[in-house]
Amino acid sequence: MGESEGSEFPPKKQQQSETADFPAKKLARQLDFTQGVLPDHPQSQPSPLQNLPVVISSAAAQSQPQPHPQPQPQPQVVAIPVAPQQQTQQQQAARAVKPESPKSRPRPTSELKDGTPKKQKQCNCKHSRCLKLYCECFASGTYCDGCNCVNCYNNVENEAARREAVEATLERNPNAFRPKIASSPHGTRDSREETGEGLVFVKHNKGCHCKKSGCLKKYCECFQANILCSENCKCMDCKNFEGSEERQALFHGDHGNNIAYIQQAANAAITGAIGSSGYASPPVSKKRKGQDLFFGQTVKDPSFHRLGHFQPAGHIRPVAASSSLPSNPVARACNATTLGPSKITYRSLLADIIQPQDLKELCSVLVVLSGEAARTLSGTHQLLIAETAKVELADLWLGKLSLTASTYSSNWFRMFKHNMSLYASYCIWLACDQRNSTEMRVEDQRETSLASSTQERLQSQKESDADKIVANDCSSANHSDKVGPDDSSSDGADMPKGRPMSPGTLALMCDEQDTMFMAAASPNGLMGHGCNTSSQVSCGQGMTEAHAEQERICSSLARTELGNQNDPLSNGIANTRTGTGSQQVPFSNGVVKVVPPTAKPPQMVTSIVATSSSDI
DNA sequence: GAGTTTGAAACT
DNA sequence: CAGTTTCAAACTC
Repeated sequence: MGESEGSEFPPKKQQQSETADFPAKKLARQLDFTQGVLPDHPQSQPSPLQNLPVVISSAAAQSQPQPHPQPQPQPQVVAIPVAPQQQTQQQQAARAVKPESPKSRPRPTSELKDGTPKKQKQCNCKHSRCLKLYCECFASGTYCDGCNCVNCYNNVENEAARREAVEATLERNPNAFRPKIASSPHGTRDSREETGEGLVFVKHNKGCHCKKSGCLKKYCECFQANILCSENCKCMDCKNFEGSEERQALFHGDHGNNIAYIQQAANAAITGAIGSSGYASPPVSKKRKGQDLFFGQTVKDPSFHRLGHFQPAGHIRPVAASSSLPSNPVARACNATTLGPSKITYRSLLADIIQPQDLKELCSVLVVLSGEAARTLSGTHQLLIAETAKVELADLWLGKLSLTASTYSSNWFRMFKHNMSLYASYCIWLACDQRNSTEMRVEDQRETSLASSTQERLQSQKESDADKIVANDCSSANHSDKVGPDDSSSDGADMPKGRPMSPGTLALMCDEQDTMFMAAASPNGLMGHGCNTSSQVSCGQGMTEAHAEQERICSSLARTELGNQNDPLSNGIANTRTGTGSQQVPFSNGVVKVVPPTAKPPQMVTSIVATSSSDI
């Protein structure tokens, strides 16, 4: 490696100056280059250099104590390989015996035919002295070894220069030496059920910016890393997404043993499902796998591929879409969240995530809730149960999916709850419709009786007329509760008394109440709404035992919420559930997850149509 | 192997 | 932050 041994260090170009005036102070806390070793073992993080493999000279290794001494087969060199392509012992040995002329041996193949990394790449740098990230060796944190580079300074002999270069690089980008491919936030999810493999979901941290390669060539860092493009990418005409025909063609359809492919597929399924807004064209096929979906639109749709040019079919392209938006599918999905809705239909992103066993669980919840509703005596109660169901089901699924409401756009979460309410409404309607009307009347009478006794109790307590008390309490509750006046009309006044409403009616009511619901949900799904509803019932149907309880809750709620009147959100789920501004979402496994309060959702977009029950 | 294309990195 | 330049890998012939 004659040129690298440095007789002449052509101070050409800017490299000299850029490292010379570098203020190294900032990095001093990140790494002690004066020690010649990394400050910590690669497994202990969190220095930006934690992933920077550093090979130190034997002198440095011997003269400096190592915080984590390790048995080294080659005492001359201490290598801390952390690069994704772990160095083999042979490579380390080869490095140890360095400095060997890179041209003295054939350049090894860097990859196998299938793209699997085989050996450390060997650069061919000519102008960067291998001290820039252009150099793959340098970027991977390793010394050049057997490379074909010219004027290489990425070696032991030029450690000082290399060190400066590292510092300069870190100054520009503290994460420069960290792996570009990292586990996604969803990587903790157990995907075995989805793919049959224990998988890790990975994506490119920065994302690619490909314009011409379609992200299907190794120019693309995502493709090169054998991962799908993600929402981090700003690529154009991306074809590196799950379901891409072009991409699948590269795999020739045989993915039986291709774990990477499965990982990509799973990654896409999760990323696409969770990262997208859910606004999409009508579902084309019910029996598609999740991997075949991108925002509800089948990737078989030729127009979808042409979305790379961001000219989707009119029915899917949001009207506010900007040509400056990234055109990769995932990024589009994320952007769709912020785009104004148009004449589009909604297809739940959970449609392909929720599994049959999940549906069973969902149904069991609905059975319980509908049974509860059927036992109640008034349509108002059924509405309350519907609201309960909305809360419980939404929480159930959010918890089940390890998601939080804040994960989504408010529209997404809104639609999610909307669909939950549709399910609940339908179940309740079914359950209640089976009730014998006579039975209902009998129970109504009993309930009236109970209400009377409650009234008497209240009367004795307050020494006042029961009706007045109820009216006053509920009136004050209504005022203290931030529920709007429209609630009263939607909650009970328009409702046929003693007769359950149809799913459609309930659905409409759920729509109308959605905003209110978000702002005034109850700890158990009843309270917030119950307060308001109580007034309706008490005025129109007389008090019931439940109403009395609701009234009690109402009063306390009114008191507690007086201090929160300026914050509608704190009147909502979060506040009423925990009183701390967070929402405790019970997981199906019993774990309670604290969820930050959600932003108040915008008004429901009526043009968004909740699809059939199969979409949940 | 030379030339071209491509996109990340570096620079302005 | 956007546009431009530099650079080296990937690709084509």
